[in-house]
Amino acid sequence: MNSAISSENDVNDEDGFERNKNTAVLSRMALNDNKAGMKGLDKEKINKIIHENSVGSKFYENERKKDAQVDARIQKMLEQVEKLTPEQMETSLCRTNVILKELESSRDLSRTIVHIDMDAFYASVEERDNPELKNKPMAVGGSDMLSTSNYIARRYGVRAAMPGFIAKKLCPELILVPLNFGKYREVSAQVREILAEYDSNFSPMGLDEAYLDITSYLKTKKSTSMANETIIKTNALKEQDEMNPSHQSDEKIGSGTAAEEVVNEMRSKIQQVTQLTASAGIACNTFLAKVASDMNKPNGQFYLEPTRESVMEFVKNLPIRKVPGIGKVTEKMLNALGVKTCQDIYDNRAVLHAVFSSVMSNSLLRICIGIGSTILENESERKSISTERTFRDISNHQEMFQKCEELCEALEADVKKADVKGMTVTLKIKTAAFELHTRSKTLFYPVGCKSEIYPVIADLLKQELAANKGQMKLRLIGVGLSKLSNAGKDSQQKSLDYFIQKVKAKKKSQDTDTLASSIKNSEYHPDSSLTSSAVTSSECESIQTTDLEDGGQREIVNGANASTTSSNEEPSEHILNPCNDAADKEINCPICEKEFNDLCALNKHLDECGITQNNKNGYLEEHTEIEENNSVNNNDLTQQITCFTCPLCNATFCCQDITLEKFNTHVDSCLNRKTIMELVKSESNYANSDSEKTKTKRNSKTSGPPRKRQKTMSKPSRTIDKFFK
DNA sequence: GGGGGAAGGACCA
DNA sequence: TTCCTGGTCCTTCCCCC
Repeated sequence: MNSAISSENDVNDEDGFERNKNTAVLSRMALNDNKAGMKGLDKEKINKIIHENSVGSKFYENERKKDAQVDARIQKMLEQVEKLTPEQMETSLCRTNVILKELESSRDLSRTIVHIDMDAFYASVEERDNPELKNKPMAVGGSDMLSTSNYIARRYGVRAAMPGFIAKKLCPELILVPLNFGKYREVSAQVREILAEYDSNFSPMGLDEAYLDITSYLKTKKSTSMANETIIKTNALKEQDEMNPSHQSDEKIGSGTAAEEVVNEMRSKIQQVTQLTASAGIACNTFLAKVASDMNKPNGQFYLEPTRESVMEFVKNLPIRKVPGIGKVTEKMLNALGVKTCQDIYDNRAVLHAVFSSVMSNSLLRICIGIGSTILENESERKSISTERTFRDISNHQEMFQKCEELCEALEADVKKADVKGMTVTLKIKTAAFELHTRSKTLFYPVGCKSEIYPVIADLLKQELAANKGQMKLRLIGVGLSKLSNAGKDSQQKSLDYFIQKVKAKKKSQDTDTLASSIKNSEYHPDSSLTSSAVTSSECESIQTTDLEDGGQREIVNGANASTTSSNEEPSEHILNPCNDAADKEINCPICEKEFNDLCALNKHLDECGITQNNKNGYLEEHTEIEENNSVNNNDLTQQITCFTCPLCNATFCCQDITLEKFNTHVDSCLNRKTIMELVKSESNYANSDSEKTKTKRNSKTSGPPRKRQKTMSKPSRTIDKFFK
């Protein structure tokens, strides 16, 4: 087995690092020339420039840390390998052979999959619209980050995902063009229109890539062609027919030539319409088509014959980094095991199977024999939605909460556009040292409005600040939602309905007095992750002035001001207390609107709602929908409006008998000034079989400062599997 | 031990 | 001086039953 961590420039132990830290180029920061137009570059020179302009920066230090973590993982992995007994290796080998046999039997060579990839898409669009840029090194993006570069710039080592200032060092004459997504979307739509002619179910991957399955198209083309041929044949002499070998081209329709012709035609059409070139790969599955599309870039295509022999030959010497899903970390880990090509995967399959997860191991086995997915995913339902911003480092809490608020506003807009809602709210932060953290909270119902999201985000940020004793410098904040559902009426209706149904169901099975007593006696947990507790400005102050554990007193730019100046006290408290924020916003409530998520704010709102009596009908209309126990005729709106039941105590009211003010008083007494979340928590004490109980308890336990996760050697994380499923 | 939430990380365009 | 944004998937840890 190859020695681990032997990459040319990396240093693995502390001593090694100290010795080399001014000269070593981190592999994870080195030029990735795995991109078209970047072959034969002077990597050493380019890496030197990258290194010189990065070393010592916070970003570099963080990369170094991450690199060390990967090295540690590799070290553990190798120790694991060392310990493998011959018996274990034998077993592992047997298992992989069984898997390979199964995979082989499932090999599908019948589909013709095309991967279309626009060449240097954004850059080409800009060049097309501004011909002056042609023949000059140019890149699209800003000084912070490039999205892509043209092929001339690539000769200097300038590529996507490179910060602009480093690109400028590599190529001082580089022209930077700002992004113009509107334009790229337009061109992308034109391309998609063409692709749809060949496969209406094609699968777009971003703006500049797509997979198509042209098997049906080829078949149709073949039968059309055959029909034409029949007409020709009837008109021609049989002898002539036999003597004319060109008729044998029929046999090729549906095979290489026909597919190649079709893809050629497709690319020509794209060029005609957009004046841009595209490259393509034609193979029997998405994995091979994707790799193939890179073979003759730019403006070229590669056809891989659908035979086992051709496929095996194709993958044999394929560098693992060319495989979609294998990034710099996985590559480094595999390299440490002596695996550089797909053939190496096959040769080392027993070890790989022993040290990697089954998901990873199986994916590697599929790769090494060239098996991939033949099913194109249609635009699948999105799973999450988020927005984030990078800014200059900030340490002022008020600014942080302000940013969160702005982001929640932006998220709300996106969420509305996407017509979704989410159960899990996630706060993402990147510290000034580039450390990335996420904190999330799963609610009991989907949310989508700023007034619903922000209190949760503020709570998460507040907890994070508390965990860090107020000493945080952030360079990025992101907010997001996951566990999405459509924001249609049904899900909108869920919020209070959910609780009401739960409480009612519980009440049916529990003694009412016992439940009421439980509510009354339940303890209020201000730190619960499910309640929106506030940090007072004085707490905030104490947090901010605390020394750091690492001994140094980190620079606090505005920290002291944020907590001590009178001008900051009010906004600070406002921002730190989600209740405050929520209460004065238009939040959907059980009385006047369809949903409500922050229950602290709900309480406040109920006070206001009671005063605003003209909401009465609104409440009743909504409430009748969620009240299923009322004996009303669902077809009779008048009847629906007349009767409803308190979700907490089952008391029935008629709209003639109660005003919202009265109702509010009633709810206040029912809730006992606690949140519904607390109610559910208390309720959970009675319902051992209730799965939500688990959720509530768990959440309350995991509230407060997030637990420290133990850093352990883990098997590499793999998104790789999705390419081979 | 399994289920599920939280958190972190790899990877992609 | 300066290293993005938005998304998916996988894994581990931990709690609870």
